[in-house]
Amino acid sequence: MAIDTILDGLNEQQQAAVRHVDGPLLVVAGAGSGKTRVITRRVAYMISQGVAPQRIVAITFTNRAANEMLGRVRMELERHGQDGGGRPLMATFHAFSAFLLRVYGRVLGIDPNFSIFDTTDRNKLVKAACGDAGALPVGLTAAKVGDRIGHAKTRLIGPDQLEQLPGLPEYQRAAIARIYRRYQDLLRENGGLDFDDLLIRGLELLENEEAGEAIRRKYQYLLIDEYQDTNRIQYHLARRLAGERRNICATGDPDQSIYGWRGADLRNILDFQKDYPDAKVVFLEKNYRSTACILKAADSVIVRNRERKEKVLVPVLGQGEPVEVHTLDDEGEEAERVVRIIREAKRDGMGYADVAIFCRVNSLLRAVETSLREAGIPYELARGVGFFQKREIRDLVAYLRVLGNPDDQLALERIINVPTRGIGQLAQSVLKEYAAEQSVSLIEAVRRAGQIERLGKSQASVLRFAELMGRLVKAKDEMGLSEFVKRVIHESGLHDYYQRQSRSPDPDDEDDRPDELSPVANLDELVATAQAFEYDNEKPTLQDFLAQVSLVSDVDTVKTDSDRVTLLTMHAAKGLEFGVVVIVAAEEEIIPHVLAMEDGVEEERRLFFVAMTRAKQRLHICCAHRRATRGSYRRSVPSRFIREIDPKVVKGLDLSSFSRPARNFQFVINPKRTESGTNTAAAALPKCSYRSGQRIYHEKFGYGVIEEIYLSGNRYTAGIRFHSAGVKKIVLDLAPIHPVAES
DNA sequence: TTTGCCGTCCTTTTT
DNA sequence: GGACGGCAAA
Repeated sequence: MAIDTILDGLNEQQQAAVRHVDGPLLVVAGAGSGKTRVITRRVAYMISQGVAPQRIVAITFTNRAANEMLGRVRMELERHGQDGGGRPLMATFHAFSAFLLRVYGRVLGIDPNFSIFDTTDRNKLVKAACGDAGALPVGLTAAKVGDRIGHAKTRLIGPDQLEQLPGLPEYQRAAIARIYRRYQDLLRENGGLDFDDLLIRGLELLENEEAGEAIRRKYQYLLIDEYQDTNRIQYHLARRLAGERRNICATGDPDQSIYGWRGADLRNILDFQKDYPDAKVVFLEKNYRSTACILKAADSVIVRNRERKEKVLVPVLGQGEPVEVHTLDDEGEEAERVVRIIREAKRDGMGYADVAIFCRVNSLLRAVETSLREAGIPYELARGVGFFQKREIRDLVAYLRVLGNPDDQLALERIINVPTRGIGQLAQSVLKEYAAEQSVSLIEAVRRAGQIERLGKSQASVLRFAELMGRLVKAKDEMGLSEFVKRVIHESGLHDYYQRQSRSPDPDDEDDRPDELSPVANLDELVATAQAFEYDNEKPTLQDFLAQVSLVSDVDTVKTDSDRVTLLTMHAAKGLEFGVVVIVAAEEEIIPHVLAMEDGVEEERRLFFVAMTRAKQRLHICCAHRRATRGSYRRSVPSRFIREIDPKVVKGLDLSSFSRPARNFQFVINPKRTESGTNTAAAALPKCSYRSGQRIYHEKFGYGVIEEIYLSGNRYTAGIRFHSAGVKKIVLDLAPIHPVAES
């Protein structure tokens, strides 16, 4: 076998990692040190040494990483003429667990048709649980309680323990524990597993003697990427899976641990050597990605972390250009600068795909998006509400879920009257009542609609719906997956329903983007996804398809190969690299984020470090003097992380403008807002710039003069004296735009 | 029963 | 500036 070519072009440490096949291995891989390359080569090497591909599982953090790695491994195998027999399994922890539970779950009493409940489903179910378990505690929302429960579950804390847990007011704890219990019951009744359950039950499966043994026999070599981001359950899963063979290879970098909020536990990687005292440990420290300047800059930030093992990144590339800091007036100017940076990169021979824009929160992406669209620059973004969150897609998936798992009441409730078919709130509660009285499932109540006289006028509608579902259930077994999905779209009436609703794009409406697909087109898109799934899988079952659909995230769908600028959150950026990186909104309270500060600043610093180290040649960091957040403007302060960068490698690091207070301001009045919260006073004012002393005209109050402008809380308020109506206070939407020259 | 409007509340990161 | 819930009108 061509071992030489497998080891080709690898440095000494990399080779050492690749050649280690049996027994525990820890690869501590700094940013840009060629980790993925090592993993893929190692898989190829293992196979060349006679390990059967299907005995290998590689666990990654995102589906994107899994797919990418699978692609690269296959390329590697082809290169060595070994692509004949089977392929390694590459998946996320969640996907892998879901897969195991489908196959072996019966041992734990889990029906293989279980539905996967995502965060939205979870919160809805929590809400239902609140109804059953007594109302929500004051000051909490279903989503917050859902978060609490999820938080507890990832840490293997049950309702009883949660009740004992300090930290929350007592009345809340008791209520949350009660809701938690009810929620778990509801999940069971729905035949559903949430994201946490997938891992918890997966672990139970491995702890089960019979199933655990079978699984360990099947998967004898384990690779886990991003080990620093594993949580406690995943840690136990990994250890159980590795079992006594202990063929476990963990790769990761403590400096890139950015998922503490999700339960990730740095101890997992730090203690690897305690768990496996004989583990081989390889440090990859040579950085092949970034210029020395960028590395220096990133290093000068990360060294501020106190809870850190000292580590160096040795540059291989040359000095490069200094990191550029841009201080702008507001996000509009920032956007212009971003456009300029992109054009410059383009001019210097790079493609759009070489450029990425990062920000801390999704909501900031939208501002950048708008300006790129206006500038005619093609872009690709992973946004919070992506394809699988769209209403029509969730509707369709709900149909599929009910058809695959009749117990999935949550999905059933979603679609029972979508498209509207005359089964309103009243009819639904009658059905639920009946189901409760007879202790049958909701779908059974639907089937028995003929016997439920109470339904009155709706009875016929419910009967029609029952027939529809009956027909579709039959269709499921009679045709291929994508064919079936198409059938569901049409027969359910979803197609016509969304066809009717769609309208042609309005060219006058700036927010109406023509590149946004219509709901009907999105439905078709899911059919295409099903077709691709059929193509990729030997036995394409509805359940596996639904699992895939439920477990993909928006980061997974970002394509970095088309010629587009990439817009990402810093979290989503992990594992990627770009020629030019622009970090926008590097301001206090954004990065580090206010809400993250209670857990300390170190994880935020690591996040910033991750963002910086994505850059190969150029790194730009932007911060603005003021920024619009949720409709009004705030002054901002440059992120402390900017000040932490070694000045020797930075250009434009003059932040003095931030300490100078502006004296005369211009303001935009938000037509929607006034002091009282009603729309009356400001509604008649055109949205444009104003400044104090300026005469204005107001439809209702007539002429007036802006008398004073002051800051109340985060908002600026203008006192305007109207000739007819005296002084009115109007909340302004905008803080200073430009200091106006005094004349 | 459905639709649309208005007011309220929130506001991190993701499998 | 958006999501969602409640409420009133069609």
